[in-house]
Amino acid sequence: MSALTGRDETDALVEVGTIHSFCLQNILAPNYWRCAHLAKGFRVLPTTSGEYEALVDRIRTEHGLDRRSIADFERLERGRPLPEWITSAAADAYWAYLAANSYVDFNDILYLSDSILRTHTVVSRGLAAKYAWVLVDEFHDTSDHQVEILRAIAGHGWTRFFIVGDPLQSIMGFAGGKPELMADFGSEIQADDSIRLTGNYRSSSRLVALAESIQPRTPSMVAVGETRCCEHDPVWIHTQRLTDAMDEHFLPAIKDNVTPLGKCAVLATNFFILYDIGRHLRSVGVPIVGPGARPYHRADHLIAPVAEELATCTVVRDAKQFRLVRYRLMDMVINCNPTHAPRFTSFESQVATARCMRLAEQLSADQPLALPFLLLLARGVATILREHELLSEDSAKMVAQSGASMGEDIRSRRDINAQGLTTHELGVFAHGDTSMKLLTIHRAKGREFDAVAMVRLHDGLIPYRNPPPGSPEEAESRRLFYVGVTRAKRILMLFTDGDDRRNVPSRFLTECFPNGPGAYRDR
DNA sequence: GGTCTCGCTATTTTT
DNA sequence: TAGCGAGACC
Repeated sequence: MSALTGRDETDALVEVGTIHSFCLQNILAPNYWRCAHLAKGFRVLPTTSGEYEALVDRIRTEHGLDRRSIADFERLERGRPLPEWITSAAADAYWAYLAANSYVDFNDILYLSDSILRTHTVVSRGLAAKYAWVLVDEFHDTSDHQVEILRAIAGHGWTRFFIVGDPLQSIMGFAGGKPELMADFGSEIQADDSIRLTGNYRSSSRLVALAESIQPRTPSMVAVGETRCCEHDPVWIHTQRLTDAMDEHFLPAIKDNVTPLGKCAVLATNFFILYDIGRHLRSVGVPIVGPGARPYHRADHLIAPVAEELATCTVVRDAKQFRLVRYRLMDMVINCNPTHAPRFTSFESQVATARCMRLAEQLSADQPLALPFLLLLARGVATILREHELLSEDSAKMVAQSGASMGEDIRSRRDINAQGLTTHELGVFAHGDTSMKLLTIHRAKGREFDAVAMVRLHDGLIPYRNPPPGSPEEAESRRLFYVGVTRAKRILMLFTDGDDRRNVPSRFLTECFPNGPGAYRDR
């Protein structure tokens, strides 16, 4: 059955998602009308959309705010103190725009879900009745609102919880994450907390030794997985230029150890560093996924994720691919109108998915180039979804239009040969199984790679802005460093670069390597 | 004075 | 990647 429909039996039994998507689907979508300002429905306004950027820009100009306020708008949350660079008049203008256009932002998703549960017990009762079990992973990164939402469900006593987390890996303090909530919530639900995980199934014993030297545990962590005997020493290398770290050290090490590129990652504290590396790696012919890899930058092209997935269909056609296309189509439909999301397990949607895949196959056969493919695909997908009544007339127009604007975006990129870009390449962005991964350390959370390079490990970046020793800021940065190090299964290379006086090696690095650059030996 | 290019700099996430 | 300011050029 699953081979035919792309569904598997667990679909009906288990729902998997982020807390944001859980709240959106289970709380906000069915109950938005309980919020006075959303009587007519709502849409999510992503911070990556052009409309959001224009809004923030307009308010900033009108209220004469500092440039630093741009980033602060993402931190703006109802019922919380205002971020440093935003005035209350500016905040009101921002919320007035959201209300006037029936928008919710990312913070609203949690805030409104929390307040709906607070004021309408019937909603939390429904959730408690629906879910026999809730498993929360990475609990150490939950925030107050998130725990309030879980608490509302737990309060009915019908749902059982399984919570997993490691306070030593809590790195989301800036977003309201509080590691102590794990113990608090655990005792409220009278959790059995006797299970301690000490076996590390991921990393070699040398890597585990390094991790223990950054943050010792009691009882200590022990390498027990199949990589435990790997004899590759973690190493600190200093290079003149950032790119030398790749050319002269990381790429050769990967080659020598016959590690597939798809299982290797470069981690940095922020995106800008990754852009530099990404551009360089592309120029030397290394395929990458990460910042700068996609030839268009805006996430508000409705069709983008669908187009990537459908471009892949021209090569891969199996049940898994069918499912992925269906998910992307569902996301797109929800983006158009979250309050009237159709059931995507329905027969109609399955037929629509199959038709979209067939369309992509036919288009790419006639048209191997990405730009014309995109244009025709967006129009075709919009028509198909319209015919199956999965999109309204207006939404269908938006989808068709997004193919053109995505094409414009690709054309505007100077470092990409837009005319030569193929449909096949478009698919590679969605399925970078064979490409090297470029990630911020935050994004690498919960993932693992055979080989990891951590770059620009300088004081000022990690920890950020040199916090005093022993401060909470330094402690969170230490955990971030720890998270990065523990992503590696076999090979870990830690890099510093430059000879500028500003490029001081991270204090965490000099702690582990008191003799300076070289191999790490367990002491 | 208008236009262009170069170099510098920027935390981290969530549909 | 992208926005900004400084300096070059017409």
